[in-house]
Amino acid sequence: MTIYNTKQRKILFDFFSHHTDEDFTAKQIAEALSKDKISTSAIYRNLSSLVQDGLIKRSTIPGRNDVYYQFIATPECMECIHLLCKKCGKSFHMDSDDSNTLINNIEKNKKFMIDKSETVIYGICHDCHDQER
Amino acid sequence: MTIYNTKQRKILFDFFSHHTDEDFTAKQIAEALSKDKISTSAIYRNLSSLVQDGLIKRSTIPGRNDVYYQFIATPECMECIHLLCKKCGKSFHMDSDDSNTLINNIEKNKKFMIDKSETVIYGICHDCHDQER
DNA sequence: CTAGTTGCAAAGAGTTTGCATGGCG
DNA sequence: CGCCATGCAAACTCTTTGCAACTAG
Repeated sequence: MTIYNTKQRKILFDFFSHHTDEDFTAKQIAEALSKDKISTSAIYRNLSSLVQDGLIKRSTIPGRNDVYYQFIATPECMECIHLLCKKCGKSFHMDSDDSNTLINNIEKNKKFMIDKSETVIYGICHDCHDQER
Repeated sequence: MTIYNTKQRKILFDFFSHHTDEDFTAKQIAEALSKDKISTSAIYRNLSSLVQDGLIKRSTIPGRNDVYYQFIATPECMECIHLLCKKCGKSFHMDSDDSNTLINNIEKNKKFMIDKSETVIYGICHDCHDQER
């Protein structure tokens, strides 16, 4: 995978670790880091390698073409189902109890094995829902 | 929305109604319908309008760039959470009991309102899991 | 008839790749 | 020093759009 710890990779990783709760598109990242003069290709290549290394997560929103990248704060983060707010883009972790209930039910009733790391549940978070009124 | 029921729209709709369990990319659809000589733009325009009309559903797979389209067999189909097999591409409906349990738990513990129609749970279906051994 | 739809080709957006140069270890 | 990563530009893929011709109602 990754072998050298280059300046560009550090900048990217640093950016993510300071924005642990949000999802970003490659474009947003490029804009945020424009002062650092990282080439687009370096961004894409590092995003891919960070995803492969399990340090960030890649997700998509149905109904949109955008691809979002998000920091994986802890190793368990890779192993839990994420809730993504369609409004503000913030993501949350599903409680492990709820997650287990879901997985057990589906496995029992449908004999379907859920892939926790790839599944993203979409909706509206508490804060955004409050603001909507 | 749609006003005319054109030949192209009929062909597209017909294709979907004969493949109710599978997801297709625009490319796969174009190939499948190549004998019917539908232009790419007509495919994209009709896909969008069918999605808007709630007759087909659009979804994406995290970790991939592809956009998938799938037939909505019944109106309830729009209102239930889908399970999508990463291996064969078939999709299933989550039992409404399981779905309600999930929604209630999340709403209670996280105060997060799930959007059923946009949420897709990824994993491996029973048949594919059996074949893997 | 006449307004929505098609087909084509061109334009866009997002992402990937080849290659010479640069920099990490 | 050797190899990997970068930067740039070109190439690619997927999707959208403008416009004249066509067609459903």
